[in-house]
Amino acid sequence: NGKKAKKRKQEYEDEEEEEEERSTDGSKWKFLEHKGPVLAPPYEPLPGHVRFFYDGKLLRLSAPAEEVATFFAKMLDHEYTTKDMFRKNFYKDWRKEMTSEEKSKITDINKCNFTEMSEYFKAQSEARKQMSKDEKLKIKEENERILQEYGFCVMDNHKERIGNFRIEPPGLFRGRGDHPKMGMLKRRIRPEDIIINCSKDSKHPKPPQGMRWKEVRHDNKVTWLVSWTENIQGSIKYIMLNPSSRIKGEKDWQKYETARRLKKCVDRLRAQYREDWKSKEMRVRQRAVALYFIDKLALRAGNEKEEGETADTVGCCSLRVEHIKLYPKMDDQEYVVEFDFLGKDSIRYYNKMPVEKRVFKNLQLFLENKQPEDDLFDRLNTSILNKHLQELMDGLTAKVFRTYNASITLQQQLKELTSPDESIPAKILSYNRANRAVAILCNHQRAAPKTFEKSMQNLQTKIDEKQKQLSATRKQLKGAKTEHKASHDDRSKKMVEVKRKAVQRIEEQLMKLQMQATDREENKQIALGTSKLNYLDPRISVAWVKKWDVPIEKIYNKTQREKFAWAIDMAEEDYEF
DNA sequence: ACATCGACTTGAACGTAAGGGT
DNA sequence: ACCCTTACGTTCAAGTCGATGT
Repeated sequence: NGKKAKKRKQEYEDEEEEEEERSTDGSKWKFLEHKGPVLAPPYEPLPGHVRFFYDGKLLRLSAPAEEVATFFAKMLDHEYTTKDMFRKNFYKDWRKEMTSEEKSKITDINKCNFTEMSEYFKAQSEARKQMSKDEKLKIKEENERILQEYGFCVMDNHKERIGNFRIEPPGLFRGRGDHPKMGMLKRRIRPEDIIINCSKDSKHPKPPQGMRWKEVRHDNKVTWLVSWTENIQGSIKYIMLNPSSRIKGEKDWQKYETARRLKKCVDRLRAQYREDWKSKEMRVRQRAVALYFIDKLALRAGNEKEEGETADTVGCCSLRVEHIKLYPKMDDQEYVVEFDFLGKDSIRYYNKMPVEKRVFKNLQLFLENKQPEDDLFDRLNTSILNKHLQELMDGLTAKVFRTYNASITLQQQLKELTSPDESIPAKILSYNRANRAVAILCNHQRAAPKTFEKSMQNLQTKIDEKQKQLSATRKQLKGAKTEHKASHDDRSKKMVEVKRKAVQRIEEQLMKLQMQATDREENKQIALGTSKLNYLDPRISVAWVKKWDVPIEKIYNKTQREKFAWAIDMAEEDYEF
């Protein structure tokens, strides 16, 4: 098995060398053929019995105004629709779709009654749930057909799965956090908005009857198949390949190789930034303190953002004075920095960390004569930082530290937490705990599931029942033993064996349940998925699984195994990140 | 130098199919 | 067989970072 793995690894590397050879000019492929995107289904006007009321009076809306109204109606149960900003933005964009008559009649969103629409959509989704097996199967088959037709492309010599082959349907923009554009209308994308990318010598995707694409181009320096410009931020959206594809897999592998190169020189870099804390240049000190945060706390780089265009969130370089507090003494610790800010997706980052005296003194210096809304690192931005990092190591950027620290933490934690003779469920708990340490480091949070308390209770009930069952079975075992002592016959001996086995089985089941409960409780507000998918070198997990004979399915589901096929192929049990 | 753009990765939330328990 | 979770796949927003333009 080891030999086979070695051979596969060799083959993989050989293949990679070929790839390297033919991609020195920056081209990503030679041949690309696909069927184009699946467009959003056209709007279907509401049936006549579904009414809209304005100020208590029935009002028939034109199709365009009705369509936008349905977007709002569909979200009526969501907290979004109660927010002023959301309502204001929606109303403004909705008016643009109204006829002049509608515009003059509808002057106050608070007088709009969308409830019949909302009820109608609820009934629709209820009806969908109540469909017969046959009908459901039909839909499933239709989806499968679309997947087969549009879900794959040919890139060079491989048939590859496409990640997102559907154009995003129109609707109301839902920003995260306190987004100034929430509620705005995301307009419908038409073929004439869409750019197709494929190779010249491929069969080009056809636009729908009588329509044209915006452009068909043949750019093999990029990996996307389809693109369009979205109207909220004016940014470009893409259709790209699935993570299981060669092109994504290789990029992923490269990412971890860069992080491993950082491992080799991280001691040097750390010594360097510690030295820079003493620099006489303010910009160097700021750079060095920021880098320390990025390394130690796994903060994101923190690009600046256009004010008023997005929610107010920050990363390391964009931290403001108001986001940190300094405590010369806190409880029994000295030089404590308290972080409290909204990061990516408006997820709160809150942490108290004791830092070295020199860092603390520097922070005090950076804060001097500043207002709360001023930048903490006023002489630094991500561009400056990354240029510096590039000089320290080829390919080094701020985000590599996150990858490196995440992966090295997993490896260390696995080493520390796995006990050789624990059961498979216990090993899986250990794995999840190692994964959890990383998720905590990277601040990957989730809203506690709505049904968390109940599901916890359910599990506890099961445990209690199992416990009862166990003591009952133990009693039976005892009884069987006494009986066997008395009678000494084969039948009673068999009975003892049966009961012994039963006790053992129940003990295992109980332990498994307890592991599950612990795991779930500890995971209440932690999301493991993001780190598993984006930060942890999969070869570490593959090696661990091989070392301890844990079935890989316990760690990676089907999709994840497809994404990490390269690692499953390559890594042996002695792999070191 | 600085702003903007383009391509790509990362991220939480959502909807639903699947799978376990009764 | 049915119901009820829950895990999974999907969605699309929000980051990072290099390139390009001014």
